[in-house]
Amino acid sequence: MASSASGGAADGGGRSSPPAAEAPRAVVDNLIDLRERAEMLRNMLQGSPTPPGTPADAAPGTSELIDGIMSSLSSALSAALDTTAGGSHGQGRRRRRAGAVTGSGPQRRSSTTRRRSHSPFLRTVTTSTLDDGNSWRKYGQKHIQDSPKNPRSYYRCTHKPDQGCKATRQVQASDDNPSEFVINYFGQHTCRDPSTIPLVIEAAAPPDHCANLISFGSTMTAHAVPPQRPQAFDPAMFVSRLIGHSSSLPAQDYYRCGSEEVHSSSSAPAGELAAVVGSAGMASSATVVGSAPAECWPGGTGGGDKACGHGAGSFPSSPSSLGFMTGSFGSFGNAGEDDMFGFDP
DNA sequence: CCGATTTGACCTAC
DNA sequence: GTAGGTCAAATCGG
Repeated sequence: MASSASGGAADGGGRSSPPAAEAPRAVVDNLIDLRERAEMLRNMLQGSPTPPGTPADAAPGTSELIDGIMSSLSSALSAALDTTAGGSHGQGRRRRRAGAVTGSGPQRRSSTTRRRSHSPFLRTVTTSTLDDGNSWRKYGQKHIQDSPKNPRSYYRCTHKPDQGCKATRQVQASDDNPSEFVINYFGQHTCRDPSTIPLVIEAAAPPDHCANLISFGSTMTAHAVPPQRPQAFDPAMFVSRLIGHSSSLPAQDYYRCGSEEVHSSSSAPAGELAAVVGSAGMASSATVVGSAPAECWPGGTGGGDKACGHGAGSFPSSPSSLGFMTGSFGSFGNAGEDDMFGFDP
C-alpha cells in the first residue's frame, strides 16, 4: 500500500553529544543521593503517622518498600562503582565520527539519525500496562536481528515538536514470553505537559521536618488521590517517573521491593548498572531494570497520562495514576543538570 | 479536520 | 554491507 516516496527534506532536530566520560560519576552521585533520600523517607515515615492520602493498609508495607529501594540502590551503586572503576566497556562502543557529508540531492537528511551506542537509561520488562504515565508517539517500527519475531517499536515524547523533549523509548515483545514487553528508555523528559504538571501540596499535618505531599498525574488535586479502581502497581511507571522526573507512587496500592538483582539480559552490556524492583502479590508482574550507563541526561519535568497505542501488540492505555511521596525532597526544586529529580513545578 | 499510526526509505554506526 | 534508528508521506480513526 502506501508507496510513500519518502524524500522530503527533513530538518533535523536533536543532536546531542553527551559527555560520556562524566556520566558514570553523575550516576553514582545520583544513586548516593537517592539512597540518602530513601533513608530520610524511611526515618520520616517511621516517626510520623500515616501520611494523608495513604490507605491504612499501605503503611505496613511502606518501610519494606523503602528497604527494598535502598537495597536496590545499594546494589546499583556498587555496580555503578564497579563500572566506573573498571572503565567503560560493554556499551562503550567506539563511536565513529559523524563527519558524514553526503552532498547530493535535495533529499539528504541532516545527521539526526544516529545509532545508539549506549545502553538505555532505563530498561523495564513488564507484562502489564505499558503506560508509564508519559505520553508517547510512535514514530517507527522495525524488525531487528535479535528477535525477528517481534518487531521493535520506537516511541518519542509527544512533546518533542513543541518542547523539544528528547525522551524516547523502545518497546519490544519478549522472545521468551510474548506477553512480556521489554521497554528501553532513552533520554529524559524535558517537557511539561500542561495537563499533568505535578502539584506540590503541603501535607495537612507535616511532621517535624518538612514533609511535602507531591501528587502527580492529572489535573486533579492531591485530595482526589483515590482513583476509581485499584490499579496494579507498575514498577516501570514508578521507576520511569522516579528517574524521569515526575515520581509516582500509587497511593492506593501497597507494594514492596522484594528482590534485587542485576538483570543481565542478553542484550544488556556487561557492566551495566541495573536495579530490579519487583512487585509482589500483584496481579501483574513486572521487572524494572534501571540502567544509567554512559550518559546522564539533563533533568526536566513533565509527564503526561496518555499512552500511545501499539507496536508489537496492542498496548492498552490506562488512566493516569496518582501518587504521593513524602519526605524532604528538597532537591526536587532545583533542576540541576545532573539531578535526576529535576522537579520544576 | 486534525492528530496518531503505518511503513518504506533514508541515514549512520559498526 | 548490514543493522539499527529516524524521517515523513500516506493512511487511519475520532
